[in-house]
Amino acid sequence: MTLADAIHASGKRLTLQRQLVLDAVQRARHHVTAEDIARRVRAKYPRIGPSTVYRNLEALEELGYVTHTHLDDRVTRWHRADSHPHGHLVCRSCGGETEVRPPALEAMARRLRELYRFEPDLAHSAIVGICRRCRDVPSQ
Amino acid sequence: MTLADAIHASGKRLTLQRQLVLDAVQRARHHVTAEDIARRVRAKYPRIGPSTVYRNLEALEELGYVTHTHLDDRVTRWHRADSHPHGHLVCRSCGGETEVRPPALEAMARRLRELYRFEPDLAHSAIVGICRRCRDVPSQ
DNA sequence: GAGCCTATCGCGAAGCGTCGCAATAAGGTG
DNA sequence: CACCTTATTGCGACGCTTCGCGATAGGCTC
Repeated sequence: MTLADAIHASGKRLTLQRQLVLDAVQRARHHVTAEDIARRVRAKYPRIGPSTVYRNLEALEELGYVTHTHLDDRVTRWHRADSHPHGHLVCRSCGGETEVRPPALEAMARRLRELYRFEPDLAHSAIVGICRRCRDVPSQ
Repeated sequence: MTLADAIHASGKRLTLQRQLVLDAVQRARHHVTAEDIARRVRAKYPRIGPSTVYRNLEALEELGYVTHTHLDDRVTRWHRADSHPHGHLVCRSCGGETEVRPPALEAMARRLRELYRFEPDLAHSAIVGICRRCRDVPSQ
C-alpha cells in the first residue's frame, strides 16, 4: 500500500506539508527532534509552522509510518517506524546512551505479560540509570 | 540526621520556602505535581513563584528527601523518597496506571546489569503499553 | 546585633509542545 | 470546471519547566 492509499483509506489528506514531514523523517539517520524536522522542511517550504509539524508527526504515527521515543530530556525524538526496534539506556550521570537489543527487551516484556498481562512497549521510553563506566568510578 | 543538619552539611540553606515545599511533598498521599505543591505552599506563603518550587524540589531531591517520576504525559510527579519503591505501567489506550511490585522490577534490573552492566532505575519512568483490559477488547 | 558572603528568591523571558480558531485547500460530485 | 464538505494549515495563546538577573535573606564572624 502506498502512502497515498494509506492516507486515503484513513480519511486523511495528502498535503504537501505532510509529505515533506514524512520525507524528512525517512531521510534522517536516527532520532530527530521536531525542530530538526521543521528545519529540513523549511528548506523547501519556509512557511510551515511548528504546530503543523507536530500534527503531521502525530498523523503519520497513527498511520504507522513514524514513531517517537523519549530519552531523559523533555524533547521528543522521532524516527521511521520500519527501522529495527531497540530500547535505550540513558545514564543520569554522564548522559550517555546505549542501545538495548531486542532479546533483552523481549525477556523483560515477557515478565510483564506474565505478571500483569500488560503488553509493554519498552522502546518507547529510555530506561534511566547509571552506565557501566560511571558505575566503575564511585566518586565523580 | 535532621533536615537542618543535612541541608547544612551540603552547604545549602534552610529557607522557609524550602521547608514548606518539603512539607507539602511529605504530606501528599502520592505523586503530586509541582503545581499541586505550589498550591499547598501558597496557602501559607502566597508569594512563592513556580521556579522556587522547582528549584527546591531539585535541591531536596539531591539531598535524598524527594524523588520524581515520569508517567506518559509531560508533567513531572513528585513524592517522598522514603515511600516504598515501585514502577508504573501506563496504558496508552485508556491511560490507566498499574503499580509494578519490586520483585518484577528487580528481575528486569538484573538482566540489564548482566547484559549491559547498567544499573537501572526502573521506577523513574513509567513503562508504556497496553493494559490487560484494553488488550482483551481488540477494537475500541 | 552589625556586617559580610553568597545561596536563594521572585520575576520575566524563553523553549518544547498543545490547543482553539478563522482561513485555506484536498478530494470529492455533478 | 464550479461547488461543497471538511481535513488541514498558520497563527496566537497557553501550560510545564528552565534559566538569567537583580534583590533578598540565611548563616557565619566579630
